[in-house]
Amino acid sequence: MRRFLRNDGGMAAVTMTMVAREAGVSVSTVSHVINGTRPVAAHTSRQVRQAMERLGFTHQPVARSLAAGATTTIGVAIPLSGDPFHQELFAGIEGEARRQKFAVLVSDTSDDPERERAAVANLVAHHVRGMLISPTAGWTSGAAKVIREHRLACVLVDRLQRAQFDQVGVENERATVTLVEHLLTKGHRRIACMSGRQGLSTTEERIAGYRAAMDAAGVAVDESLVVSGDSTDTGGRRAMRALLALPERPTAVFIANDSMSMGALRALNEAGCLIPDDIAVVCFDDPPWGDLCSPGLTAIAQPTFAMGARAVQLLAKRIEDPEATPSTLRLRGEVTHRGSCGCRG
Amino acid sequence: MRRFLRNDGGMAAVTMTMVAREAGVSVSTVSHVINGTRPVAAHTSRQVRQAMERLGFTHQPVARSLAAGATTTIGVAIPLSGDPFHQELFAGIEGEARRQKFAVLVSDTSDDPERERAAVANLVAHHVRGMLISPTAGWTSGAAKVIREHRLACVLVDRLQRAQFDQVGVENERATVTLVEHLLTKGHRRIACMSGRQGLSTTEERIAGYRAAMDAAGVAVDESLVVSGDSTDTGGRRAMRALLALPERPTAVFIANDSMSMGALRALNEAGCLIPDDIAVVCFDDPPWGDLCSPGLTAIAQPTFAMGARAVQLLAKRIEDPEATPSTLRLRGEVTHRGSCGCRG
DNA sequence: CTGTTAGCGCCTTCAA
DNA sequence: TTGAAGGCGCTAACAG
Repeated sequence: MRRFLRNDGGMAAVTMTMVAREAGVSVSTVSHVINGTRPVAAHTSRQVRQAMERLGFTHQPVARSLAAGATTTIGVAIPLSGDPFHQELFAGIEGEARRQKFAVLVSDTSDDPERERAAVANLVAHHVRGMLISPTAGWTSGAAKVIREHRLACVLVDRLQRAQFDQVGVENERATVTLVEHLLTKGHRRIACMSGRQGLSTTEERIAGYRAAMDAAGVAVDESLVVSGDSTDTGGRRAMRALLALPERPTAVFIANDSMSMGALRALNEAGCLIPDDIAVVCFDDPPWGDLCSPGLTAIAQPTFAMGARAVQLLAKRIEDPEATPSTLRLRGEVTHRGSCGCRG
Repeated sequence: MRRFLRNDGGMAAVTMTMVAREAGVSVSTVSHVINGTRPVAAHTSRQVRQAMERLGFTHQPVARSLAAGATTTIGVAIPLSGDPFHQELFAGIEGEARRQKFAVLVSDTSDDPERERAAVANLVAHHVRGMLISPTAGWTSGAAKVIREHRLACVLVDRLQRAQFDQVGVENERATVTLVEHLLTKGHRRIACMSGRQGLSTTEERIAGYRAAMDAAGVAVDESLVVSGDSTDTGGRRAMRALLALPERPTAVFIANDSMSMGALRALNEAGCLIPDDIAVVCFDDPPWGDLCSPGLTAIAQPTFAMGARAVQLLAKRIEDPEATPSTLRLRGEVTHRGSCGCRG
């Protein structure tokens, strides 16, 4: 009969029991020395530490977790496929987690509510101490429920919700206003807005920013210029084609994320449109290649890496004090002027 | 006194004991039903399954791991900072791991041997069932040792070593030859080679490919044209500046990865060099933005995502049969012709 | 085919 | 200031 698991052959690990024997004390003393959970005589403590040193003791998180009822692992549930944004976000998370001595368990959501629910359930099963999540449009009825049921420490990243959880994102509306205002200042009136996936808070906030700027300038929004690129590369291409097929083309376009801007630029190239002469382009997210295309892309640079790090910090606080009132952090994006807006970067 | 861990407040989980009681059988029977580790009467089995269903039982991997002496988690130790390559690789890994029911624990190596050793040790402490690693230049004396000591199942990704472990990478030399041959065919003779970080196997193999192609064409290599960009963005920029500062500039350059090509293109732009007229460019890795810069980048597209997936498959096999002889998988890269080589893409 | 039992390594209450 | 002992939830001998 096939054995279940059982990872034989690995070097036998040094356990607390061995350390206790070596130091001539009890296991409980060793445990308390390690965790500082009760006063130990300086003398004894030293003995134990030396024994640990000699034997090369390292903790076994799984045993500790079982006994303590909680791990030192945090879960991360985000879409992993493709866009530079989430990838950099993840790098930020991992770095700060390491600093805080958390292990990181990842589960891709593919930006799909059902997958997201499964991902969260999986993380819960692994007894993660808390989790970071970049919620999908349909998370409320799935993942959110699971999290609440388990009273899991949780921080929302990027896509914020109604302040029920800790969360960290950027000032989407404000940044978008700045960008669209810039286009208006340069005389554009037919400004298109290529928004992201329906239902994401970032999508809504960026659209709101677009409308606010247009309103403030007294320019009526032509609704045929407000299209969705579904937050993806291919979606952006499709959306841009649609805009170009309009009887009266826009003279400028605001694109709500990096993936879509890739697709949009492709469509523009295919159509032989010149940027910024035929159409000016600005976008949210400053992708790494933003200065390599010509003209360079005028964009909002998000502090993506920092966002990941701050999220972990919020989570650590939440774990420390589960009763604290949830806080929302809005980081500021920064405009990078290059040539695509017509500024000659 | 502060309590250690203890994650109170979470909903009490359904345990196997509860299922056993509900089904009127013993825990061991429940365990065997779940794991299929011994024959169970169809009748009993059904009882158990129904009980699980009613109670909403879910496994507790940490308890299972402690008892079984091994987890169902695999560790991933790769550099996470920046380059699209490792990010896509990771996406490939995560996807296949999910399919195989592995949880994924990540630890950034930052491409630094010491960090890498720490990352591996950390994964070992978490009792990962096996790990995937994209080894740094100095891994032999650090991480490799730890892995051997613990007899850990391990698959090397991208940067291959001397067949002591299972490994999967691409045909670096062959692909590079193709690319450089292409430049030679177009009449270039002063072809520069911007290589990656010293000591990485990919670096060596790509340099070897460059030399092989030059040799085959009977062109002597001008050693001043073989420079290192340290595999990074900034390194690539520096290296390209150096090439441009040469008394006799190269007429073409082969760049050994995507990050460096970003830096190199920047340097080229700054210097006002026209591609491909002043200098033709080809590179290893086909970055997502390869068709957005103008002219588009002629490049080797690696099957990065697939590489991650295959690595997980190899690992699964290795875990299944620890004694099998290690296998090496070489995936094929594909040339994408665009304008930067002078082909008018 | 199934139940009983002994741990896995660690944390923590209770006694001393 | 310390030790002894029980238990976290699960797996896997060992007996029926």
